[in-house]
Amino acid sequence: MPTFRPATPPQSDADAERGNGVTLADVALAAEVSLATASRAFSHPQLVRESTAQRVHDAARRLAFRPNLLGAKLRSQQTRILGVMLPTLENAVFAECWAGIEEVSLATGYSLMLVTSGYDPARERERVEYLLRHRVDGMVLTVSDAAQSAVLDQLDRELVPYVLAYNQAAPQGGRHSVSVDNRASACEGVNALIAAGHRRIALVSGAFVASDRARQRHAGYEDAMRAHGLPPLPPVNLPSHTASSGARIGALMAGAGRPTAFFCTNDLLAIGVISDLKRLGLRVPRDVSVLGYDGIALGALVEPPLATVVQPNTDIGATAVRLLLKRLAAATRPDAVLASVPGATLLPHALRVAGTVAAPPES
Amino acid sequence: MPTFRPATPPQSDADAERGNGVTLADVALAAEVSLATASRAFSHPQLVRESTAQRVHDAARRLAFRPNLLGAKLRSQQTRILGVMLPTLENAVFAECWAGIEEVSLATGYSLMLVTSGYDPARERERVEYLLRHRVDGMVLTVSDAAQSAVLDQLDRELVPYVLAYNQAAPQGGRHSVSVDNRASACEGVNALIAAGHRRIALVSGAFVASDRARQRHAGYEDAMRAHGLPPLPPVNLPSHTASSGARIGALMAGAGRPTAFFCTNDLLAIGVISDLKRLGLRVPRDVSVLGYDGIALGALVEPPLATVVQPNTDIGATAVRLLLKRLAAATRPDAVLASVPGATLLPHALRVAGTVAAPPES
DNA sequence: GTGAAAGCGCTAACAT
DNA sequence: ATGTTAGCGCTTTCAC
Repeated sequence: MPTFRPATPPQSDADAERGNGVTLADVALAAEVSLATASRAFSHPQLVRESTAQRVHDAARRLAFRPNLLGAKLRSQQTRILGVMLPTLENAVFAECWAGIEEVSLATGYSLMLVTSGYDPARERERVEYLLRHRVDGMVLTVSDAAQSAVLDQLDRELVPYVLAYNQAAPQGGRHSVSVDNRASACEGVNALIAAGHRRIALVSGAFVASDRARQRHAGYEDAMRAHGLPPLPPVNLPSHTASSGARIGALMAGAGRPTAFFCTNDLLAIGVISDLKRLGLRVPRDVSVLGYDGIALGALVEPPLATVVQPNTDIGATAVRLLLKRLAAATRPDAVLASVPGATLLPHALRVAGTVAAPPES
Repeated sequence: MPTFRPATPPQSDADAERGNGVTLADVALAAEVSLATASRAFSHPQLVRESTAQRVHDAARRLAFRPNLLGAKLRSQQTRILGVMLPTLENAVFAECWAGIEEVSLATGYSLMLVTSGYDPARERERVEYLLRHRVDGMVLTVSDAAQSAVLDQLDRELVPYVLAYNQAAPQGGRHSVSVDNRASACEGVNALIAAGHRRIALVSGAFVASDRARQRHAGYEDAMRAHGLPPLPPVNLPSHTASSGARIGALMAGAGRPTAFFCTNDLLAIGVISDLKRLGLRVPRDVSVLGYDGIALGALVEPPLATVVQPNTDIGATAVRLLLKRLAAATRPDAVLASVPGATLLPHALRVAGTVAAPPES
């Protein structure tokens, strides 16, 4: 170590070199400038003469200086950390979304803290509190139900900037969100099913209470059915997409007026339903059609490819971060606090109708 | 606000209340104790009289005090943040692993910072540097190639505690890892294929250079083949599991000595290959068998279920964190620095041979 | 353009 | 059991 430092014996061999001990003060000393100038050379280079900045950077490299973000964060009262709360990563939708979030954040110098809520409002509260303690500058999150969410109310109360992903903000709700138009896109999907000749279409979903998106998609399903004078069937709510949907699907298919098509409110569910159908000896799409929702990459990989309503998942994440960053910037500058009008940002969806959707069998 | 504080006008309306401004000093004042006592009431309750602690906690609740972790971290020189670097979350293997990591970490009061490397060594270095700047106490990570990894060398040099997940540490390498026995488990899987009657078994993998696990599994494949006097076929290395594996598989299946079974070094690949085969008009497992590797949840969902070598993904993550925490604790206490012997922790794998694996067709 | 000095919120010796 | 006092590493007025 180049400079004298008071004896602070490492607690053990194992962290003798942790963080290599070089502070900005050491760099300043080596570059023969003040601590302030050294700091500026990094944070505000335009305030420092070119040659001075160079000296500082050289010294930093020589000493293998690694800035301690903690000090910076504490002092500047902004962490440049964004909190992210997603229901789970085990559904590829959210994993794809994370990719977009990570890319934009790191590219703009923001750090991330990720937590998952497991679709559980109690856990949502706990995880958000956790993020708040880390003093994240803002959050990107997906909640169970944006319309009545303790977590969102709290965030509003504390004036924490956040942007919802997947949850669709109410038109006049004053909240920011990035999603597709859940209801309209679901309606379009079901329209495609109807256009293919289906009349008995069943909706399969997870628990409605766990997902406002599922309810909105259900509404879209009803829109489409009603618009064509078809009776909506009672929704099939599965506890989870893990198992035992077989019995429910089997019972449904045993009846006389059995559906000729299923609209599943997410792709994982759709894949499960297709398997159930196969186990019942039914062929997809020849005997029964299945339409999913999400557009996860895996859907295009399977054979036949999964017909689905495609969301731009990565883009949803990326856009949510960009929007959040814009809000953060607006909050800092005195002008234009309302630069970004609150509201739902709707990204375009697409229909992939092929593979698992075909005309109903002659009956 | 209960106490006087110098005028620090909020930068804008938008963050007037951020962090609600209450500090531990405010709490101490309200509870009529010193700052130190207030701190102890939270961090070391056993050093404080019961009733005093109660007063502090009451005051904290009354003021809606939220500890600022930044201050604590900066001062105590340990962040209680763990860095996590995984190749991608879009492969469910790692998403499942994350679930285990998150659960154990948050339960033990540790925070997480996640980055993905995309199997790219250059990006690995950049992301690790990023984690280091955040002064993470330790890391759980999966690298492309543990045997020659710039990132791991750096971590070793800087004495940063870390535990590998999925990468299997060399027996005498001095590194810590949590994984299954890649080679032995792959060998077992291929043995099962051979036991089912297959003799021409092809291995399908991503780029070997991007994954030491893939190479180890390939070695296991060769072990099994050789042990039965069968000639290993040249490996089919696919650039990615996204697309166009169809041509390669098609060419392979066109030849006379075409394989009757495929061993894919991961489940996603296996699902892709099954689709390719179906598109060629072949039935799985009747015409061709396919064995995967990973045991992602989705594999059990599809029909027929994916035969595969099952890794305990969530447990790999959970165990890696526990091991890391143990090392961290050992480093703090003067005694027993070598409490945890470095080495590869091998978790049990399982074989799920059904569904997509059957006897080869009579030919 | 650069320097001196005052903290950000918290913890940890060291006293008592 | 509790209080006093230094900082952790950095940014940021405020002078010059």
